[in-house]
Amino acid sequence: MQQEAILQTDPCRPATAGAKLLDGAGLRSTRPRRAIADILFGRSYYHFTADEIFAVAAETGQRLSMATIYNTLNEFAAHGLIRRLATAGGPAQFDIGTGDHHHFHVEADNRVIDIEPEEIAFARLPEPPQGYRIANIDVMIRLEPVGPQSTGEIA
Amino acid sequence: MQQEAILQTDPCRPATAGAKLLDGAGLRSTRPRRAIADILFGRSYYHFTADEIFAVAAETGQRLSMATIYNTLNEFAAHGLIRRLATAGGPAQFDIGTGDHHHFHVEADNRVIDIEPEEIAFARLPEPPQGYRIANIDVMIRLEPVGPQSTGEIA
DNA sequence: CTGTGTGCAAACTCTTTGCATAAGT
DNA sequence: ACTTATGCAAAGAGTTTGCACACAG
Repeated sequence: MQQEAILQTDPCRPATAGAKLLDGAGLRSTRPRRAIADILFGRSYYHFTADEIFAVAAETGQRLSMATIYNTLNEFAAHGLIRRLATAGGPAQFDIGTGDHHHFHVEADNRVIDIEPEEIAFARLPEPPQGYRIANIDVMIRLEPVGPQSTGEIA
Repeated sequence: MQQEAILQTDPCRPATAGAKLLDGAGLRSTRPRRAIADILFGRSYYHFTADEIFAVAAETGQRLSMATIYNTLNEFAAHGLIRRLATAGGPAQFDIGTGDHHHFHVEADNRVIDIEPEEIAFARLPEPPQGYRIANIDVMIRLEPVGPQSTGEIA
């Protein structure tokens, strides 16, 4: 949560990293979109909630409405720039990259930690049902703390 | 969506499959809980939304309130009988079994298809971060129809 | 200048909670 | 009889939508 937030998303700054992505996706390069794209792709983070986008943007002086953030994230997702992670209960998480993507998930904190693709390899995979092909594979490794066995599943 | 719904969940019927599970989990055996447990474990389905529970229960004459269904499902999850699947956007899906569980996911329909555990094997897995251990591993294989290659994911 | 994106606020869906009643042991 | 669960309805969180204004090309 201590991102420096020194993004170059000022409207006068013409060619941010995000601007290129917008261009490549055929999306009009607007200030909010550039801000969001820069946050998504200019950082070392790989997953965000809409709320986090809002907070990071706010730190750079970009005041975006949640509606715009959600609209933009959905638009990005529709154009294949990002993807929605499914997290139970909490707010939706968005994730950059459309290839195989693996995560640790700490349920207690609803926190997601990225796993590098090469860290996971399969010895065996099922065939997809007829009429479908595999778009990608997400591995979610759920973690629990070792020390205090807080998850009182012993009843 | 054409489950026969001929569950034996009448209050006079003492020992349903669900009743045993409730007993094993130390949960008081009430009629709604038995109905839900029977639906969850007495069928060939492995994942449900709260709404589907409501519908299936209704077919057997069990009229449960959504509040009770959610409460019960959460309770079951807390006791390790079921687990919440994370599906983006749609309603929460619950899934029986607490071991490793793998799924195909058809995004278009928000449909989840179970994969038998033995269908997937790993050649390589990452180590969990310090202080955590792996609780379980979920593999989500996202499917897309073969005909229209919509998601041009060449990478 | 024209069309699209933005932002506010309200609507909407899904889920949880409070409290009186009913059911279980 | 006492404790705990249920059900209704209302609250709550997260996300989407409608419409007037502003911005991009």
